[in-house]
Amino acid sequence: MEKADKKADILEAAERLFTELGYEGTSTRQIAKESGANMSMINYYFGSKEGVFMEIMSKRIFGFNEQLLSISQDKLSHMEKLLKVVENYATRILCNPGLHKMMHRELTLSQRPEMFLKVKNSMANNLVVIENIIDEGIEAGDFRPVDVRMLIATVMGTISNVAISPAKITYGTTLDINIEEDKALIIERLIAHLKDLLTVYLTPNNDK
Amino acid sequence: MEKADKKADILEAAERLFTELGYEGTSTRQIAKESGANMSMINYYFGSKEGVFMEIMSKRIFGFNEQLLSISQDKLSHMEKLLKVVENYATRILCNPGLHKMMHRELTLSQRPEMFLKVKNSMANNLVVIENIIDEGIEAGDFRPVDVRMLIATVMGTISNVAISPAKITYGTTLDINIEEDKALIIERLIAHLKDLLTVYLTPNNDK
DNA sequence: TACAACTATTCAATCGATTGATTAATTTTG
DNA sequence: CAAAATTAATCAATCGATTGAATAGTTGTA
Repeated sequence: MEKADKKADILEAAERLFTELGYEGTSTRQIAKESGANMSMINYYFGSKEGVFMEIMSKRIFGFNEQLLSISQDKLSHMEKLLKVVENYATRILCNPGLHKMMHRELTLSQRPEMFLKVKNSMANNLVVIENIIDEGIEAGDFRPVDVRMLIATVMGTISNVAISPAKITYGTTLDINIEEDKALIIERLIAHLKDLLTVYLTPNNDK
Repeated sequence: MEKADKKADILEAAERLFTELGYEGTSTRQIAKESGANMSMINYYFGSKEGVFMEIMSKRIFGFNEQLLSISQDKLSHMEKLLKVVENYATRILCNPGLHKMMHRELTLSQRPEMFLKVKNSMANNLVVIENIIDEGIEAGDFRPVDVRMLIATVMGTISNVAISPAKITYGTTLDINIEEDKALIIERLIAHLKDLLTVYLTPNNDK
């Protein structure tokens, strides 16, 4: 027999609707209808529509930093650390591009300052960890001296770009991001590209 | 005496509000109030709220392709062409990051299919032009063979990333994207980074 | 065990406010 | 005067939220 968990049902439906229609574009009535719950359940469990949004974000954000920190403390070379971080980051985002779209979208709004700060801070933490890895690599002479923050923008921007508009990669081909096999291929290609890019770009030029 | 152009006032106010609050988050009453026009003027001139949105997009999109095509036909080396395109693209987007945010935001929604297609097609055209430049460079042996589409995602993603979250670059410094001088510095840094990245990444490795 | 007290969950109905849009009347302009 | 531009007033629809009541499940008590 099915475990009726309205709370989870609401979160699931809300995440899907927020992803498709945006926060403002989604009504609490839609969430209720799609989740099979009564409208009041939304306020009963989460206090408000914004409460639902916050809950979704909180659940997703949590865990991001730990994984990252763990890698940064591994016994690996600077390049290995960096590539591992990038691989994890890319995989995580590409596996749930809809959510990433939503976060991106709602975060470019000046609205919802509380959540805005929460996510911003979480992201800032991630940035610092990655920045440190590259800085250490440069100091150790393993990497060329580069504009570290711009390079991070490049890595994150590439991943984000592929997640948000995969058509840039697939158009004119038979690839379809909605097919699991193709999606895996694209993720693989993205990671391979970033590894190649970072390796070529950061490896010191010995013959000059 | 001032030329009273309500139509232009409405467009101006709407673009600012859409940028700050999103399409769904902006009401026609706000647009009217901010532009100093009566609510009915919106429907009188543009038919509907969506009409206003479309008008804004149309005006902005137009002109993008021409500039690009013009460069691609210049008498330049492949690398010079590519760098010029990137510089133009970065400057254009960074000079109006709010608009870019809005386009990004509303385009990741499954809503408004008509505008969606319009912008998508315009962007697809831009992609093809850039792809051709790189392809020709590779064929001519001026560039290393790389994953061209992923590289384009990297370039566009970097620019987009800096435009959308400049704090990634400025945090912990005295730089402020809202100050014109700093903004110019950041644009300069972005372009320099991309030029360095592309040069290092695409230049064939001669010693192997 | 049995019955009362209590808590958590669910519901239909409805709140006042706001939404995008339209109307009909008025003013401005040429 | 006639057309274009502008206005206030109003439309039905929908918004997020709340209400008070009903139901189900748990706990306390004797």
